Amino acid sequence: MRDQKEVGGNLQSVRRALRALELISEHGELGVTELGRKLEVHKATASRLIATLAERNFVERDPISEKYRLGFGLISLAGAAVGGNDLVRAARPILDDLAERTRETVNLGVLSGESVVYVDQVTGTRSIVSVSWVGQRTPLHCTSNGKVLLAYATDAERDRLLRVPLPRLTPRTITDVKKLRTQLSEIRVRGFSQTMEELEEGLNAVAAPVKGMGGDLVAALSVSGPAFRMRAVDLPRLGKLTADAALAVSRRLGYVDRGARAV
Amino acid sequence: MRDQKEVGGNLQSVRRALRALELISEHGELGVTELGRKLEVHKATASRLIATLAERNFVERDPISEKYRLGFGLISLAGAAVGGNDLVRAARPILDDLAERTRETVNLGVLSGESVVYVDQVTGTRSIVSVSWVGQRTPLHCTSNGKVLLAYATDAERDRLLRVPLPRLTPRTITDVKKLRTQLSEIRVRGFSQTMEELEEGLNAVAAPVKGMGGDLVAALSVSGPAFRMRAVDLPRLGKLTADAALAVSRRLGYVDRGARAV
DNA sequence: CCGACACGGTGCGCGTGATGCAACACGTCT
DNA sequence: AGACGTGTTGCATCACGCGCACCGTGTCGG
Repeated sequence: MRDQKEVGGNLQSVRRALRALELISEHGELGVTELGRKLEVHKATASRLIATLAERNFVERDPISEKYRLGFGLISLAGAAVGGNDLVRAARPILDDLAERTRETVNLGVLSGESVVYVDQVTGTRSIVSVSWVGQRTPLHCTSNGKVLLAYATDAERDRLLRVPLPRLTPRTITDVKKLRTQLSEIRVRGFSQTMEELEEGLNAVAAPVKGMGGDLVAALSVSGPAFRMRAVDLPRLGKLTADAALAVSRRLGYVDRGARAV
Repeated sequence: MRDQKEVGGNLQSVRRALRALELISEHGELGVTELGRKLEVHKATASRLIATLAERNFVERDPISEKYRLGFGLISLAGAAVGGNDLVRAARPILDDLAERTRETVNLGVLSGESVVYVDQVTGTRSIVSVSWVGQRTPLHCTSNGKVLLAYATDAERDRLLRVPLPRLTPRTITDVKKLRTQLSEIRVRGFSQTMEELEEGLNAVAAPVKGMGGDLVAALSVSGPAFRMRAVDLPRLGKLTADAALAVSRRLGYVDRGARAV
């Protein structure tokens, strides 16, 4: 039945539980019946599942809407996930520095499934913004981080990721795979990517790859800001800064830049 | 068999999966065999479980140690959990303000299981500190947040939480339940808690309760800093500020301070 | 006031799917 | 080589999670 090889554990109920968490995450909050429908199981099953999740505080019940949302148990885990993560620890000081220099928002993203997940963020403006992108998912083809992750992925991985259609989010979103592939080659030459109002109108960004010990792609580091502050003429300079910062992070992770590796 | 009533869902495998995530969180990283032992299941079961978790990127394999650690899928969820959380949203501006006034670190913690989990943090010093406490767990009896959570918990809850022995972390940690209970009464009168080098030497803190619509305890808000800056004579002033801030958060959550409720 | 409809939660048999066992493959010491 | 450590995979058994039905609750609208 499974067309995709896609090996892995086969614990149905566990898989369902994880699926449920993701669904709740997507929708903000869900009721038992609604969850049951989305999981394609009987509501009784959904009820018991959610009760189990609630038991460990992975989800909690909103007292007013009576629906379930993600709970603190999850936050506790994720804190450990982020905190115990070499990448975030290594990158933080450099992110701070880059944000300081550019006065724009700096994001660190990794590839997860078929999208970018931001694992850390530092804002350039001193006023701490309430809303963080950390944990957010964005598409690959229209974000600077995503393009970097695509550009430096293995060929097989890139082919897999580009098999799906590229949704249009703004008039300037690149939806043609061929055009995107051309741009990815350019990115590999230049060393950084850029997006200009492809994800969101008025939002530009540049990004560069973070590599691990073996030269493998680990994450992407981006600087993003409003189009009027990050004009086309500014991007090369910002791109250079970002690439330098990304290289600094890579070095911290044990990456050694072997000689002058052209292209 | 279950002595504790302890109702809730009864999906063993799901429960095991959540347990596994918590264990991995606690230990940083775990191998299959080790996890199997801790879960009291056959290592084959643990292997399949972990494979399922890995499939959704809830855990990932550390390429060097070959062990499993928490993955990005979890970060993605937790980001949503924090972001979609009324408490954090409501509290953030007030946390910022409190940090600004006190120039110290402000933490927001909730009760999770038998410990405090920090769900948000704002640092007083403008330089962003690398290490965040968000997601960390600390014991109840030796942290200011923990004492508040204990003090304002229901009697039954408090009794349950104080049944376990109180580990000593510093020479000044309170390990005597009776003494702690006395202090909890004082906290209820005073409106804020304080710890002086009970969790960590050189670290003092004060905390106050955040209440919800029905006057129920929701979280604890704390200010912490080095003992030389937060001396015993400073604590009443800081405690008052913290209590005011906590009340402001409570009001945002719909709490109404019914008249002068002495004690 | 009482039906109708939604929701969430819970006993209960049935059948599937998760479990433990064993065997395997791989790496690392002595 | 051998012994031990790891993680992964077929396989047969049986416990456990599943759907069904039922119940309690809240909220419509007549």
